[in-house]
Amino acid sequence: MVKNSPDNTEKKKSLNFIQQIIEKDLAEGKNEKRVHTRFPPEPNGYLHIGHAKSICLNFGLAEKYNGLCNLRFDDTNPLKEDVEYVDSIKEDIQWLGFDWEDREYYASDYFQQLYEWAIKLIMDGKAYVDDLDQEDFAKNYRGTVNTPGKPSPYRDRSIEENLELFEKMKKGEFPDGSKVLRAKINMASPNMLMRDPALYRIKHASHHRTGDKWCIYPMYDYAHGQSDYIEGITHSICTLEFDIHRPLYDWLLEQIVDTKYRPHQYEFARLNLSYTIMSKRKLLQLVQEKYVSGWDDPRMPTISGLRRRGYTPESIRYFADKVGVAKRDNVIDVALLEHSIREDLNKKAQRLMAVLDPVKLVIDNYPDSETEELEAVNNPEDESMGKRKVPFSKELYIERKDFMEDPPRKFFRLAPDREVRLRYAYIIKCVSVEKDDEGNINTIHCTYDPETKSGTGKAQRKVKGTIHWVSADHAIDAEVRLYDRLFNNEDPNETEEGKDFTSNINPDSLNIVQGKIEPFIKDAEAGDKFQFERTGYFCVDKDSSEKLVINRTVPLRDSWAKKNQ
RNA sequence: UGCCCGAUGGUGUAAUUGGCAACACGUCUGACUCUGGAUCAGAAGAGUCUAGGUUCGACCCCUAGUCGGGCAACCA
Repeated sequence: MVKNSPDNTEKKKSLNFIQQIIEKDLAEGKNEKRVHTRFPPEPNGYLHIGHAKSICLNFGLAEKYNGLCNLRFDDTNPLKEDVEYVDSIKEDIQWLGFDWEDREYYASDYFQQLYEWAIKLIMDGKAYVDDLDQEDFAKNYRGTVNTPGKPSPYRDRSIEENLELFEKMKKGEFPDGSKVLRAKINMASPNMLMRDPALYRIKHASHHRTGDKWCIYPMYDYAHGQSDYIEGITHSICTLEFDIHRPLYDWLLEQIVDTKYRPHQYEFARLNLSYTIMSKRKLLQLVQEKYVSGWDDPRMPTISGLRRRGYTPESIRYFADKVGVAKRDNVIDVALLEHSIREDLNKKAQRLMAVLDPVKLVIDNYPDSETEELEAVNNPEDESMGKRKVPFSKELYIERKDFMEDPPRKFFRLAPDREVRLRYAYIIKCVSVEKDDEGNINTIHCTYDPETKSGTGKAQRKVKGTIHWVSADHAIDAEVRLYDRLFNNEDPNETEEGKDFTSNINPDSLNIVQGKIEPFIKDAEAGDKFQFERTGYFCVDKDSSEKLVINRTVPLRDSWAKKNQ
């Protein structure tokens, strides 16, 4: 029962590389020994399981080291961002179980400060207004990864002129794209990002928070580190593709920091999941082109999709923990995600019997009008969940797959002349089958042995198999949505020539069946989770109305099915 | 061809910082079971990208290479 052996209890978990850095910083007394992280989503899409990893990392670190973690919306591009996304992001983080308390920040809150610092940069001769348009600059000045760039003809404008032009940019006197404010760094740097990166661009667009107050907007690089500094962030954690930005992050900070405190950026490898797409852009495409029903389609790797699918916050946090944090590219097996939810739900989920592919079974020697209330265990893993009554009668439904006319050797279920136990009920024996004109089985006839009722201990014999069932007259009908992976290819981006990832979509990712469920389910509400015995974990979908709609979260492990595949 | 990052069983992550590789998932056995679930017991599977070097000793340090990823948005 107890997992930790006595000599094992002391075993401390090894630290990931970020924790090692933090512990070193703490030991050296850096930043007044504070740990302050932030989760900085751009509100331009829904959060997905990859963000969950980052959320768990950032909030988890703060928790572990008695620090704080801010929520900061990186909303510097009004064209792509929207309040719809702000709201969904907040909901998802809260649902995951993390609390930013009163520290809900927006990069847009800092626009004024950022603007003032930009003026300081100009006055220090570290920034200039460039009239080159995007195309011209890219083609004739930036250079390439192999060749150095060269200075813009506007690079050496006087401070006064720069100040004046920047002021006019702010006042809206120039059209979009006609001018940018650039940092004056090094056009020959081997790091392209250091070749006089744009700090501000003109966008006459209304922002979801600042409205029309601004028509110049800071770029990510300029906003991010300075925002970290404003908020007192100590460890600014982002994904690997930003490592090349770090010199710029540091350079920009150096221009304004006059304290001993200074934030530092660290990069870790983003999460990749097999059979899953993680790009926000592609997820948006799936939504827009109606490959899925929305951002919260249960097949989506979004947090809202996983939630609707029946995943619990605990299971996702467990998953994030198991996945680890490192710097090398990785592809996590979806099986680990599935393991995470099974692990959690096995301990928590109410058990029920439900038949998803019903075939009628009649117990010939059972009294016509009788109904028994049989006792069933709600969760064998948790006695405190108690027991319930399940109605039993002459006519039942069982799973089509649980009967075979001509069974193979190791088939333990029902077959002509064979015995099987009906879970929580009796041992029955198949005596005959009825078929329709096409030869499909209509009805299975059995006899039962009244001496073998569950719990009486009177059964004189053991049977190999136990199957689930539902009483025909008492069953509740439900639409059951059986979900499978959205993509057929382990790497959905690996496609044939000329095709895109949508060509890898699994046409059978959703299979809808009409199931029969024991009456217990009748009062269930959206989000309620169950284990249908021998079948899988399920939850009630929000689409339920008079008729229940049930989502399959994940099937149970099935060694019989595996053996036969 | 430039710069940056990385490389440990099938997949991830470790190895308390130089003392002959551990944990998890997955896979396979077996036991148990009124869920072919769960649980329990066990097994297979890497000699740490390659080649040199330092060292009594290298996954760890050095050198050179190989492979993989990233970088040339007025995106983040």
